[in-house]
Amino acid sequence: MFGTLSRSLFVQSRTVPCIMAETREEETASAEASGFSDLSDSELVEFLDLEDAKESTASVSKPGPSSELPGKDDKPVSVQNWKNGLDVLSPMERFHLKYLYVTDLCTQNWCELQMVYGKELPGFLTPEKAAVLDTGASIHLAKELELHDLVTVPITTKEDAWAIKFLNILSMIPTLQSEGRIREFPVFGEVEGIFLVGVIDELHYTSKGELELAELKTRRRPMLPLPAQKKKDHFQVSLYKYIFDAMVQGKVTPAGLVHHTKLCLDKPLGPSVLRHARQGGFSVKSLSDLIELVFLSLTLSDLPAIDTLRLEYIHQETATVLGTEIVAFEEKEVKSKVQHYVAYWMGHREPQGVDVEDAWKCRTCDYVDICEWRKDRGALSSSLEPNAKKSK
DNA sequence: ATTGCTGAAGGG
Repeated sequence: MFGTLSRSLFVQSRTVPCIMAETREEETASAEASGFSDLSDSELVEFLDLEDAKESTASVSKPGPSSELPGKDDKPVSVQNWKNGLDVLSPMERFHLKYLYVTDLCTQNWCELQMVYGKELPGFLTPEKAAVLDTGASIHLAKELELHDLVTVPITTKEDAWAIKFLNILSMIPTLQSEGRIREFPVFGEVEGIFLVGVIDELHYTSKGELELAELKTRRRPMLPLPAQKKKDHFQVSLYKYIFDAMVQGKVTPAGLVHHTKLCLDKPLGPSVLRHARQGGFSVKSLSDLIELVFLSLTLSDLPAIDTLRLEYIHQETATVLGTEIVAFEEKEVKSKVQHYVAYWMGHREPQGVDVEDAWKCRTCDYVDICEWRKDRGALSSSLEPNAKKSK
């Protein structure tokens, strides 16, 4: 009832193998653990796919009927190219994704092409930018630790990872209802045909008894964000509300969750996950037990929809509050934005770079040198220069 | 394996 466990949140340790020695052993011992070696394999395959596709488009210029599809060529390698070709795979398939993160759509809101380059070249960041992100992350972690402890749970499968997420939800809902505040609440659900996964920074009840979402943004420089940054942040918290509301209203069903995530309900949970479930007072044997329990807890705990969306900007170095905003939730606007972004992910349209008036974003973009959008725009730039603007 | 797979957010 008041033990440390009820105030603890679990973190999975698969991607942080240095925290516990036992985790390292489990990872190397288990062939299906998705460690770093698996990741590099997948990146290599992706790279080869892209090369294949480039070759297949280049082969169109060969002598013969040039209007023919590349795959019409009688070489078997071309059949292979057609099967793997970029033009028949949606970005979701090409990147081997079953769902997206809320922040994927937010980066897409900032610059769609930058988000694509980020997926193609993961971990490609300048050290300066990485340092700012690290500072932000540790400030968030410090705030989280003010509210609860973190317990590291070793895992090996994605089913374990989701089970940890579910156990956290099961412990956080009662905490929110009794103590009025939680941090890092996981959310997931379908929006406009795509499944989104994210984490709400903070939820609390106000003195008026309203449920408020609070998103902290830390900033390198002691200045308020530009409108473009605010727009992105507004979109982020709006997505959280959209998904959270759907969850507590029972619109995110166990069946829908399993359908999108392709979780194996009959895969046995890892011993450490089962141990922590038992210690947390949850008598679950399987993942499907856990999912049903989460669904019931979400829908039967008298959780309201989120009433207010609050953004707070603070200076990283001095912790000075730079500003606070209350965001108006515009459901139709959120939906139509998501529809537009999803159209890219489903392969219904090509990715776009920023509009000319947002070209200043390129100044701090890590992909500025390879960006195709900028190259294309450069060819037109003479007619688009501000001083070339004529009477219209 | 004719193959599989995901801590999310971190800031501009």
